[in-house]
Amino acid sequence: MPAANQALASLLHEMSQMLDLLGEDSFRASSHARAARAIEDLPHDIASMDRKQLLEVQGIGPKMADKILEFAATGEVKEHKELASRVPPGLLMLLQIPGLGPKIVRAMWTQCSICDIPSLKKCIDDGTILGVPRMGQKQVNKIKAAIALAEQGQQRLWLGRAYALAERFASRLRELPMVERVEPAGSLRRGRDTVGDIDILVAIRPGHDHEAAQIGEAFRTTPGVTQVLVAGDNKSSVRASLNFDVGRWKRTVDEGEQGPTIQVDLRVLPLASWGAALMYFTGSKEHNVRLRERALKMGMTLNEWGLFPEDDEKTPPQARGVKPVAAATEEEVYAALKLPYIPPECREDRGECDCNTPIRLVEVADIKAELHAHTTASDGQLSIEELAEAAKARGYHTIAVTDHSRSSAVAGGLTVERLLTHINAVRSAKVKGITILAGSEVDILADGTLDYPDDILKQLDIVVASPHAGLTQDPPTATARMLKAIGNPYVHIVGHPTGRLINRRAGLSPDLAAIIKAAQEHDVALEINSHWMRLDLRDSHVREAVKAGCKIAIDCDVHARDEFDNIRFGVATGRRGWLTPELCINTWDAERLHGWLKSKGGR
DNA sequence: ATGGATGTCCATGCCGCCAGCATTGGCGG
Repeated sequence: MPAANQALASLLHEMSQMLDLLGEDSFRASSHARAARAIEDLPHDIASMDRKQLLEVQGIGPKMADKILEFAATGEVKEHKELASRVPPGLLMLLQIPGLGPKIVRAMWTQCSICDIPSLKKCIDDGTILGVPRMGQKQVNKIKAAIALAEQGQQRLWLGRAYALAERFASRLRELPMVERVEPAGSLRRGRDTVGDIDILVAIRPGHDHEAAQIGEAFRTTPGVTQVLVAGDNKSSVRASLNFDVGRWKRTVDEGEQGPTIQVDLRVLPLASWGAALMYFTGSKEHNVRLRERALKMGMTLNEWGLFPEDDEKTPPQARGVKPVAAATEEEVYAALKLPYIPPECREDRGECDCNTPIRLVEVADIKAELHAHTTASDGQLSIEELAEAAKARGYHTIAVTDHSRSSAVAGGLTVERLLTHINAVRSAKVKGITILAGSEVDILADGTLDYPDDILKQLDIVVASPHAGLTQDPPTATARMLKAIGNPYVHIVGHPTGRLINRRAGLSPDLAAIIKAAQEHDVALEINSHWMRLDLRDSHVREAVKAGCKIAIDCDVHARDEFDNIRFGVATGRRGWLTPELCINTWDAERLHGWLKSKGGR
């Protein structure tokens, strides 16, 4: 996303929150939030759009268009400043605390003069906070715990870390005899690049309802649990340590230090409502609302217990023994709503409910080639043969050896002489049943030129061009840099196009629409780097690229044997962008893939 | 503030759960 879009989106988001806090028209507030989301999804730099183009975007009307134009011209929005002068800045922080919404924060502000976390703590300590309506001791206890967490600097957890943690709980639960099904839900199941907490759903085997307590017990005693928050029969919540057994990313922790934790929730359900519950807990919220709205229009009502006929009674249908129209599987609930099955990765209310035909998305099993991998020649851990054997063991027909180029000195980048030697070594390496390609991951230098001259590049079977340094460039410079690289006739794939590291650095913010258009025109594939710290391209970029018909490569950027497993995260990101096998070059058969590679640069 | 149906007004995503000070408002999915 262009940097200006991100900045404007957060500014509009703040405006929305400030309008809520001031108690102004709530529809004005949600309009700002909607516009912020629309701008986050835009592939174009808002600075390059005129009023007419802006008005075509759903959720942007005349007033919002003026604000966007003002921001593009001056870098600020007057109305935002006016609102900010009326709302203490600390109040926005308070909204981050789970359980505190705009109404309660507003009440705390107007009645107790609470304007930030310190003054909130003071009012908790002296008890004056209990004077706020709907604020009792239980609420206060929750808020206290939430503040403690907020002060630890909680951030959303990387998908790869969350997956490993969820699997640790899930595999323990799957072993229990009274357990029928286990499935992590929430944003983890939707494959978002980061997750806020982990929800695990368990269906109890019919006739074993009385054994539910044992499931909760097993869950709460899973190694790595540091604290039990809720211990009911059908619902448990714990905090689990991230430092415990997370493979090679394990950090050293001082004795006694707890380190970062994440909340993990368990819900135990009857098998009969499994589908409806799985849908509810998978979300997204926006997708759920869309489905429930649709159910209403069809004379039904949808909740986490099932899809029921609407009967205008006040009490929930499941409490009255009403038989659901559908509930046991997600497939039957979607079918009853006259929708094709919607894959979890697409459940974001981004048009998936308007699509009448099932979308055949790329799957892990479709992937037949890894086109970005490193060996001991640069910073990888495997030899050429070991790498090829590992790829073959996964059923791949092709592995590309793409070690770093000379400018990536810290990563052991190859000089031209070493590269030529390496090409020979790759070409003489033979592993039966798999094609080993001689390639390079060539640095895209800050000015957009590549790290090897063209006469070297054309000797390679495959060229992955990636940005590694100069990742703080301004957007126009970054755009020009990437466009220049894409224009090089020897480039096949642009590797991790923005260079972001999730939770670490933002990376480049080029005009993605321009990059995608150029890639499509020059027949260059854009990479989804599957490492969970990168996931770059990100989901929204993939969606735009797919719309434009741009080719996509999903690669693991393999440095070690177990990194092939990261493919699931890259594929999930692709699926979030509605990527089909056809546009994903890693799914092509050997003949088609090799033919395409050879068609470039007059090879 | 937006967008849809009109020709300027009108509605604005659903549903369950929880705490509370009690029959509802706020929150979260």
